Amino acid sequence: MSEQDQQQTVPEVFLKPYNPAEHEDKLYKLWEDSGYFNPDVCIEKGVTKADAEPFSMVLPPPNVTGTLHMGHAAMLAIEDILTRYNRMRGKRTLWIPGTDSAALATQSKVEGIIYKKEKKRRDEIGREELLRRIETFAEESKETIIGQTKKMGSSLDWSRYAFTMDEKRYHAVTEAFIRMYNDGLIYRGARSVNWDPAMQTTVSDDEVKYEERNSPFYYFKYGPFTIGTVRPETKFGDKYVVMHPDDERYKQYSHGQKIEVEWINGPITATIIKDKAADPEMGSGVMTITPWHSAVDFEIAQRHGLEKEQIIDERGILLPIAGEFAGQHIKKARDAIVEKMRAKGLIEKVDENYTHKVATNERGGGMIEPQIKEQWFVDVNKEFTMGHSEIPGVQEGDTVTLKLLMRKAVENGGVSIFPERFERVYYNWIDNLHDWCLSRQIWYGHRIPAWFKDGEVKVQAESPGEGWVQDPDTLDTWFSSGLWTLSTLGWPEITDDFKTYHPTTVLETGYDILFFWVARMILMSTYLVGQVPFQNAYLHGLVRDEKGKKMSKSLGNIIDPLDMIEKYGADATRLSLIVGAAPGNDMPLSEDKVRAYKKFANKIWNISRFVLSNIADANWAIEPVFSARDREILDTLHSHVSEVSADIEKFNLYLGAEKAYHYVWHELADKVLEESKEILNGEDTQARYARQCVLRECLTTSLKTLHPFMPFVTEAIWQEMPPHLKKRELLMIEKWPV
RNA sequence: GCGCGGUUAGCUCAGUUGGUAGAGCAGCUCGUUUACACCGAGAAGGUCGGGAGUUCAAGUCUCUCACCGCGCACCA
Repeated sequence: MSEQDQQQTVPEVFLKPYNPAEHEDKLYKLWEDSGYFNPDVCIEKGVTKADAEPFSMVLPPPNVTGTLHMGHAAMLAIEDILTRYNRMRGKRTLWIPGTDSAALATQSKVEGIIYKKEKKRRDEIGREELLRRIETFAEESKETIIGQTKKMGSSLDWSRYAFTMDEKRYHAVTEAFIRMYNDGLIYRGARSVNWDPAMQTTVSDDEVKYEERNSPFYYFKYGPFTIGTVRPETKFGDKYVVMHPDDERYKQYSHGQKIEVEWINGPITATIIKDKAADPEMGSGVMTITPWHSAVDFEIAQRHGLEKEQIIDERGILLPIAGEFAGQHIKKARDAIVEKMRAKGLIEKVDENYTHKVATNERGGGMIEPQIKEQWFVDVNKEFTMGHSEIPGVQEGDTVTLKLLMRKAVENGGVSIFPERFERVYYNWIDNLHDWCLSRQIWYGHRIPAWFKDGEVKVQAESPGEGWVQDPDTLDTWFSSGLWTLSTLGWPEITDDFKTYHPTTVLETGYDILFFWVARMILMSTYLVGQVPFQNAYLHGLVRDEKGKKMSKSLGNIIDPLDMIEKYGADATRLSLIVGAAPGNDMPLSEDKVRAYKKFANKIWNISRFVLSNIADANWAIEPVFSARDREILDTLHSHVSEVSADIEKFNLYLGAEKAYHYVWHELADKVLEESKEILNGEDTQARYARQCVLRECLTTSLKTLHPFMPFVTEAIWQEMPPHLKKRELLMIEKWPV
């Protein structure tokens, strides 16, 4: 066959190197228009059996605070591989897209933008106007995020798209809240909460980030005792002095005894409290407490029924109790207070090299000031009688707590966490869990379905009538996120989707939101429907730069997934985020790595060109007579495919991807193709035909095996293949090779 | 304080049940043979953090030490 003849038998497009930009958007449209992202369409068109085993997964909804980063890209790559693989396996495969309002983070971001531009704060803009602006911002974000998600090749069923604050999700949130309230699992109470004076809201324990700081540590004389503190500005109301009951040094003092001490603004009467919370090893073993501004002190005060007094207001300003310092901001007041203490001779010593951790609001706020506030809480320790249960190890009628449900769901294998070591991290978190503070004093988010009138409270969706005022607070964003597997499938209605796809098969997300999200979905789902939300939780790591550093704007080491897609293609970007990324481990990424996989895409392109041009003249009606070597090649191929399948089944995508890469390049291209040249050019027509059959099999099987990892280049080739070489028009719905 | 990772080629990292060490990038030699120079062939490069143990056999299992990183709790 002459060179010219060969070229005529192969589509012209193969004569140039593979150019991802030329194909990707067109291919995505082809897939999307086909409707096959939707499992219902797959059944309608006979691609999937109506009674096939379901495979379902929710996309962790990206926050509508901006654009996608490499972490999102990695998540999309992993989840799309699982989705495409299972779809090709013939399962009823559903991957549900969505976005998250991320109430606190989004409001904080928009407030920041407005303040920068207009120098206006929340109160000057007003609730309605601010909400309008946040919603506009969120809408734009959603568009951007959806566009970027498609660029990655994500085979999400867009017909089921959900937003955490849309109408259906609102119903789920309201229903969940009311049910939990009626069961006594949500209560309203005055408790110590994490207050953010900058954002003017409470935040949950998990949203508090501790930062190491160096601050002077003061030793003050408190009557006959010495007490230590880094926060003199909270000490005005300290009238309880606490020591361990067994501390020999203080055995002459008895619990409840009153003593007179000279303090910041004059003499006060202090009461001795004996409590095991005081650590005799720590400093002098004696401490005073500030129940209003410390969670630990609050607990001590609760135990002994002590008085609690507010010292600092919600903006960080000292109250009248501070005497001459009242009205000052705590930041400014501290030095002045210390100066006064020094003048009064109440300072024993100062340790200038003291490091401690300062609580800050991780979601864009400032330093946390504990306050006692009337808030809504989820009681994680309250016992109740379990209703319907499909959770392993939990029977209907059992006495349980939310904590117990969360533990049992994992302990008895209802939910398997990968990698397994995170199960221990999960238990550790449950053991330390306190009641979950649900209410936020921000405007963007789900309003709490509670109504007040003359000191009465009613919890219900609609207003009880004239004069009832709805709680102005909104819910922690993780409350609606916790319902995600339920609410995206139609709950509280028991829809067909819910019956078919819940519990979902896999939940894939970063290990950094194990507590925020994974645990809370388990809580919500086990309590509300008696099912686990997902059978498997697959946790990926953080994408880091080539030196293992966290990507950040300030370090200037951010690699933008869209840049990578534009330069090297989505396939290369995907593969670079998969190979070498073991579950639960952080993954290093460099542009070189992405570039390397672009070359691989081109290699596949050229392999296809070679094979297609060399098998174009075959008459496929004849039964081939395989040589021993032909059989060996096919055996190697098939055992390769089963290895890759096993790796995907076990969520070891990084191994499967590397094997696929290695096989195609170093086995198929370097060995099989090279040695086939002689046979293809030889005179032995029987041997030549047999090898053509082998090559055809190797190519189609390799394309199928690679498809979940590199959907675009493999589909592009598939679309160029002569129709008689393929069963289905789209590679995306071809059957996975067995 | 409790717990979890990591320490493997110059760099960044893989290495699933223990059986002659792998990838990407960088570097070296040769090769423009019609699938591909976004390539091929070949060579070089590692006492797998230190030490001890189990085993016929340990990067892989056990113990121990060191250093780096992370989570949680405490933080008067």
